[in-house]
Amino acid sequence: MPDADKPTLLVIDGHSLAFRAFYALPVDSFTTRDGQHTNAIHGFLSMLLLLLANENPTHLAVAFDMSRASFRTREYPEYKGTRGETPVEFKGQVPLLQEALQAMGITTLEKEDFEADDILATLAARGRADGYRVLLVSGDRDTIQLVNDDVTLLYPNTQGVSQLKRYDPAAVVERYGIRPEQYPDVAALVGESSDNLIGISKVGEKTAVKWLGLYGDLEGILAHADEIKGVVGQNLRDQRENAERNRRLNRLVTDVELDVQLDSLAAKPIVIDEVRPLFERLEFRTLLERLAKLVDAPAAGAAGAASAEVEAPAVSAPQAPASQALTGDVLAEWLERAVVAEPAGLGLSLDVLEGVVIGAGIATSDESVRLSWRADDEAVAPFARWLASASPKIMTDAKGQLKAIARSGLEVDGLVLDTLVAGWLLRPNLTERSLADLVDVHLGEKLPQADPSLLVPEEGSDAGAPEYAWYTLRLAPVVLRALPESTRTLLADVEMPLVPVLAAMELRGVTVDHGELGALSAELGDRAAALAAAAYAEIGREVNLGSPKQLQEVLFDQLAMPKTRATKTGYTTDASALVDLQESNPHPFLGYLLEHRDATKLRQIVESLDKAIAADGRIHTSYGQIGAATGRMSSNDPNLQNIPTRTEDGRRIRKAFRHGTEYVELLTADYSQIEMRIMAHLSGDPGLIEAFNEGEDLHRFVGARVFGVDPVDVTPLMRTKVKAMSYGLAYGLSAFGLSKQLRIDRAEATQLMKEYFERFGAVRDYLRGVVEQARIDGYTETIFGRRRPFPDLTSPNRVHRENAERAALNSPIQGSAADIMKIAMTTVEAELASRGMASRMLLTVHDELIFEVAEGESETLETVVRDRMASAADLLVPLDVSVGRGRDWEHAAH
DNA sequence: CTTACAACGTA
DNA sequence: CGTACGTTGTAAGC
Repeated sequence: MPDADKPTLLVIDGHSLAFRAFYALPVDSFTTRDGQHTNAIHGFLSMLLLLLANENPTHLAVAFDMSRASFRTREYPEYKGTRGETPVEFKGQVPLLQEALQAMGITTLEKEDFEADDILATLAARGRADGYRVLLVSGDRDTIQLVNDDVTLLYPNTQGVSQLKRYDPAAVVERYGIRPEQYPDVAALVGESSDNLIGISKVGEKTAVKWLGLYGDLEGILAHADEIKGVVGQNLRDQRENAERNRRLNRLVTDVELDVQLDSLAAKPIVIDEVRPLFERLEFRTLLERLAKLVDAPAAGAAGAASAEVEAPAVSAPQAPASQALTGDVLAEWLERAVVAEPAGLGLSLDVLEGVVIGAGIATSDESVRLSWRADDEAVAPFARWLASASPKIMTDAKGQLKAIARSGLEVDGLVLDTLVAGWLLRPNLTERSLADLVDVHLGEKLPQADPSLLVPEEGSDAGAPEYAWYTLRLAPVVLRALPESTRTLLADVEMPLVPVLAAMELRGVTVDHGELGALSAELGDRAAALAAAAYAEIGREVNLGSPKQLQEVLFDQLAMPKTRATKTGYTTDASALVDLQESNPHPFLGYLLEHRDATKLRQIVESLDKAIAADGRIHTSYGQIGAATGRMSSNDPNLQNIPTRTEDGRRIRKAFRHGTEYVELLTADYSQIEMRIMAHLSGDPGLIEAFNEGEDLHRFVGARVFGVDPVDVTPLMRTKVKAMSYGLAYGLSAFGLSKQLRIDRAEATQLMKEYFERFGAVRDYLRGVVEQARIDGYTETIFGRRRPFPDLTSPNRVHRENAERAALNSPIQGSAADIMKIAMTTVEAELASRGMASRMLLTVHDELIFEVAEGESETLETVVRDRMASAADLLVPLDVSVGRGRDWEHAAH
């Protein structure tokens, strides 16, 4: 029977999907007036409606776990043992969800002693036998084993539940490199942390798949365990019982006794009036409307508006339109028509070769155009005009293309959206860093790629600029719709205007003196050699001082020193441990080693900077706008955000950073104590706010409060302690950490924290509240609406959870500082341009900006920079900016 | 040749 | 047992 004629059985793992929805949707947007949480129910039903519309199932059931206990926990009590208590906010939603399903006439199933997945397995087997096409929806990877020609798995991606990835056998092979029935063998070898199943040490997905290729299945692998060499082979022999147990536990049961027949699962028409009372009680207005639409037009809705959210099957994924090569008047006419057809913007992608534009692709939703570019070519002049106009453009990873445009002598305006930046705002932790990733995650499609095994790519087999432009355009509404309102504002007002600013800064670069670096490098090299020789003399042999492994032999075997803190591969030899050792077991080798580390580290930085000096005598770093999950920018190739400043030798590196010949000096401007100010603002702590408004030395003021003395009587030691405490707060510092840093005992550190929080109680309340709120929402948010998800806050693993708690604590603070700096950069750049000033912004180092000052502009520049930076945000405390000027970066410091 | 890790520079 | 990054060299597996 052709597939299309088969009845379709849809079976959903209710718990798994509702749980995903629970964490995907903010609970505070889904709470009824009387306080009932509904996010899990809403998310689940929303997904269900999409499935009904898109898949047209003829038969339908939702399976639930009856309890956590099952035959698996009887065999292995630790099964799923790492899972924490189910949040009560979730638990309460399950009965309501079941009630809603019942009202919709959908069968719910559960079976004592089995998990929902076993019910899925059983129905899949029965459905297949009876000639059904089966669709399973589950967030449990174990269900991959059920996939076959008749059974397809829809798996929610990390995004939530509104987007489902479709696994048929081919998709499983593509994703995992194995056939579906092999998946449990892989999982058995690798282990599954969420089920608390430990696998074979050192065996990851790659190794497991390789073994399967060699020996067929787990049984074969274990039979040939003796042939596998190396540590992993030994681990396999030692731990084979883990794999065998895992395999027993992850085999889903396909013959659970269920007291339903498939016939009885036939989809019944939904009666709106049956559903209405409950939906109204749950305040599901839009869901009710959607449901009503679905009931009115059951089949026609299949390819309707909702299709963007649930993926269409791979075979019917839309294809990029064939591109047309246009020039001259025809191009002009096409552009005129296209900008009207796509008022939100056209997709645009540039072909860049050796830094300059050599072609372009422009797309509407159903057409695309390609151009080969020659800057002097009249034939593409209409494109250049459109590019320079404010007509809206949508790009992916625009920064590099903007640089190429500038280098090619072209102008660009109207960049309204960079889908890469938008995608990052949506999922700042994750690593979709290319158009292909975005297409995969947000459209559920594959960006066509040339087959890498072909030496000469097939004509048209991979995507060029017109295809990139077309995919970019299609991504735009998907990512924009997914962004919360506040984040959308952040994107439009902060991130997008920053893109061209960063491009300009990268193009400008900064002058660095090659001779100065060369001299410094030689000197550091000599010093390192001498220190190495002295170190070798102390231990009577030469070792590689850069090898932690060899150092461990020297320290703990040869010199018999006490073991330090453990690392994954032994015992640490880091600087703080060496200093501790020097105190307990003084030895000249330690001193030489530490100094050698300093010298080689510094030389390495000098060398890499020197190598990065371009033909124009300047270093052009790249900024990663989507670098950090907190919102900060990163710098790479080379990293100019970690140039030493704390030691004299380090500062010599900064002296090599100069102004260019057309300029008279460098100016640096930094926000003083911006993170503490943000903490004062967010916590509203009256003491801290007063401290900043007083305008006197912050740490002195705080020290006076904490130690109960007059500000003038705060000793340097007291100030140091309080300063460390204040800064540590924003990082989730513990009493243990504080005592270690200040080298004071635990009791004193605890006392210090206690005193601090007694005087600045609102700070403590705020920090505590951040984590609590994040646990509820699943994310933190900065002052300007930047969100960062924290799924691990509910992790049953204490280490993971506490790490997440500290990161969550820090995120709104570090992230708000990043927001403010980004706003400041955009406004400063705009102000300099509007005043027609020649001075220009070169670098940013998180809370510092560095400018090149043109003749006669020193005073004006300082005023503009101070003013724009200080007014970038309106907080409860002033933003203080300190400025310095000088011939080089070091002299310009203050 | 690629990948993981330890170590360390900055804010 | 303090957050966020990027870079480097070594070691180990390929």
